[in-house]
Amino acid sequence: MAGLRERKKEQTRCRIEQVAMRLFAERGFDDVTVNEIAEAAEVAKVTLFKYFPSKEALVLDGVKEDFAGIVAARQDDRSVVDAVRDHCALMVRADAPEVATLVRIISGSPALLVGLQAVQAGQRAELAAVLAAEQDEITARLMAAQLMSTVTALQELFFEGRLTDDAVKRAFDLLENGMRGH
Amino acid sequence: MAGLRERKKEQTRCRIEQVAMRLFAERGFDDVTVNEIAEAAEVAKVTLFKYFPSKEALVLDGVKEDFAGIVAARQDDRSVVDAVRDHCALMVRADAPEVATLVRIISGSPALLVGLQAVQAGQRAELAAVLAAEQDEITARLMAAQLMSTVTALQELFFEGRLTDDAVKRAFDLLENGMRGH
DNA sequence: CTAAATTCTGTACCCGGTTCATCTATGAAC
DNA sequence: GTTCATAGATGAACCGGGTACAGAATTTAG
Repeated sequence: MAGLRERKKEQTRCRIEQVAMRLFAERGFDDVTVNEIAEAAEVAKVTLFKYFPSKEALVLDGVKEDFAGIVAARQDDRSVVDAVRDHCALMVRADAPEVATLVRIISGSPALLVGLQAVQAGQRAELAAVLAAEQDEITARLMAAQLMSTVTALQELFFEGRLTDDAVKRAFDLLENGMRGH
Repeated sequence: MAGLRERKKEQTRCRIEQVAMRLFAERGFDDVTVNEIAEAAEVAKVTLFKYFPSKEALVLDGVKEDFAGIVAARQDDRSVVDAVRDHCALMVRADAPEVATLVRIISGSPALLVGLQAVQAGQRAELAAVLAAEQDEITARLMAAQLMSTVTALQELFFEGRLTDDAVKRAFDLLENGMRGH
């Protein structure tokens, strides 16, 4: 297994993605054309779209986080909120330079920010499906919506470089205790 | 005031929108081309795009709801959650046939559903700005995110024809009391 | 009536994305 | 090593949303 064919495919996919990210980092997402990417990666435009369904996917394919899996696989003594909180607490520490580049690229393009919303909508649906095993369906959807919107808000803070432990704490306190006091 | 120029503009804008909605209702959003709309409305394509910034805007311009204004203008004795809840309670009763058509059009087009997310992101930002007058900024953003995600979830139920008084009640109970019990 | 400011129009173009027919390289069988 | 089916790559033509531009038409002001 892992014949020549599949190795080459993986190689091509990787080359396309790397070339694209380099160009995006240099000149911004909106100022790079898919024709340029294809040319620089030495593939035909059609080929590029066989590997990535859209230009946005070149960037966003790598940013999906599997909240549904995280929640489904949590310890017995942890609540749903705990599971998501634990994961977000790790986010605060992420500071690889490569992540910073990614954030810069995404933040600088309205198209990518919209695409990010779409990704998150998918995550929300997955999470709702998992929660539906423990709650009635409507509650599951409402919880998934609130959880993901909190994650998104924290992600935005992260993008602005303002994500702190305290912000995470307050976010999940609000989720757990509600807005009655506010 | 209300010179000929402005009257004609309003007229043209209205004609474009009506023609577009008729075509969308007949054949679906994705199967109607902006060239067709422009032709049917007897304007040039360029003109159409001067009135509406995108094809999606032809449908979505009419669905913005001013939650920020609703919250800002609430009675002194009502909480933020109350204000939004009151507004959503009215939504349950909406059943004009024209609304049903709109829902059918939006639900039938992925592009419009994505566009709707973008509209909601804008509403969230506006709401956060209003809440920032009463809360610290991070809390304001978190609250706005949770409120709007709840509204969106309810809107989805509405789209599916499953929005009930009970669903609204449970949604806002969850918002006010949090997820601790779940 | 004339001149200036606005708006509309057609044309040509760009870019993301798809279709199609064709060609090349791979892997399997002999 | 040759043959052959097939997956995959290719270029070129095309589609639809959206924009740039230059010029024509029309409202408004003087």
